[in-house]
This record gives sequence, C-alpha cells and structure tokens, in this order.
Amino acid sequence: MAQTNPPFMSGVPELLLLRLLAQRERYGYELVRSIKLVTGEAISLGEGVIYPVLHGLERNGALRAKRKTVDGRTRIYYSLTAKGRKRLERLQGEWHRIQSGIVAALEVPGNG
Amino acid sequence: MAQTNPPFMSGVPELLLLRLLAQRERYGYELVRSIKLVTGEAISLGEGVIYPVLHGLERNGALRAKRKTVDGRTRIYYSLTAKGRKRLERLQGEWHRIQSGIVAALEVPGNG
DNA sequence: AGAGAATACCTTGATCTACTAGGTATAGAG
DNA sequence: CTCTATACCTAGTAGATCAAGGTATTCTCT
Repeated sequence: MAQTNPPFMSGVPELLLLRLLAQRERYGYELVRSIKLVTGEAISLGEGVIYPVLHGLERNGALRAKRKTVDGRTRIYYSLTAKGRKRLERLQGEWHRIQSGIVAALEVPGNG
Repeated sequence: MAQTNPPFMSGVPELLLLRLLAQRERYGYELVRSIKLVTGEAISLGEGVIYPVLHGLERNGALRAKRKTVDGRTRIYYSLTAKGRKRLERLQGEWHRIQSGIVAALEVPGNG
C-alpha cells in the first residue's frame, strides 16, 4: 500500500536537506515546507522522510543540532558541519553526472 | 559490501531501457553497451541490473521478446509494446518533474 | 470555554529495487 | 589451446523512501 520506492527519488531528500541547510540553519518542520517552496511544488517530502534523514546525518557528523525555544515551542535547528559541506559537494557532483547522462540519453532521436 | 542503494539511480535503469527500446529492438548484452554509449560513460549498468529489469518489464507486458540466432549465437531481442510506450511517457514525465524541482532547489543562492 | 487547526517533534514497518557476485555456454583470436 | 568476448541467467543483500500512526502545545474561531 505504501508506495515506497518512487522513481528518481533515491538520494534526493538528503541532497535537498544539505542544500537548504548550507544556506542557513533550519528546523525539521520548516524544512518540510521549504522543500515544497524551493522546488516549486515539484517535490514534497513528509515529516516521516525528513526526520529520519536529519537524525542519520547528525549521527554521521554532517549536521549539528541546536535546541531552541521560540514562543514556548521547542525547535531543533540543524546546520552544516565541514563534513556536511563535503558531503553536499559529493552528492551534487553525483547528481550532475547522472543528470547529464539521462539528459543525453533522452536527447537521442528516434521516437520520443 | 554491495553498494546497493546508490543515490539518484532509482528508476533510472528502467527509464533508459524503455527509451533505448523505443528507438529500435535490442538485446540485453547490447543494451549494456548502449547505455554506456548514449550516456557518455556517465552511467554504466551491469548485466545483473539489466536482465532482471528486462524480465520484469516483459512480465508486465511493457516489452515483447523475440528469440533470434545470429552467427550461432542466441539473442533475445526486446521491443516496446503500447503499454511500454505509455510507461515510458509516464516515467519521463516523472523524471522531468523531479529534475526541475532539484534544479530549482540547487539554483537558490547562498553558499554553493 | 471548547473544538479544531496548525505547529513541532517522533517511530515503526513494509516495500521495492539496484547492486555485487557469482554461474553457464559458445565463438573467435592469438 | 588458452584467453577474451559474446550472451544469457539467478540469488542474496542492503538500504532508503514512504505511509501511517503517535504525542504535546499553541492559536483561532465561535
């Protein structure tokens, strides 16, 4: 029932999170909305996707977490570490490589 | 040990196979080389990836298989069915949606 | 005051699918 | 006669995304 392996989505949550957090620190709930915004509604990731990735990246040392209370609400702000920045660069390179490969393949003429 | 979930690769083998077979019929071993060629070496898929996908698509009715013997070698040529063509269109649409979303996200300025 | 929506965090379980590493057999090159 | 290329195949594993659920607080509207 759960469409668990949608095409072209592997690695995408991590890339988007790292990229958004490279701009400035943000908290989980905010990231969910940010992703919808910056992708022009093309990509929408639920909290059930975001939080586990965030925790994994923190455990890995790519992110630093800071607890803040704002208006009586507890938020956990994440920001990139040096390791996270390297990871973002590597992921972005991977993305460009694969993207260019697919674009090239789709451009080949003959019924399309 | 097996790098089993590489980023940005989900759905890619299927998309490439469908796309190449939309041009003309091909056989498995040929497809392995074709993918390297048309993607400019950016993407390389082993036989262990190709054959299972081919079989799945045939079982699903997206591909038609035709056995041919050439120079004493047996080849299995695959070609697209109407269902396969629809599937290609849908996948291609998905790809464009997600690609545009990521491109938009990466374009947002601020450290990158 | 009460109901409902929005905010903000979280976990579990299932499913899917790409990948590595193997395996078989024949034809051609050296 | 050996090695490479051709041509097919399967089994097992890993791991990440997703839906669906859960908790608690604050704000809004009536």
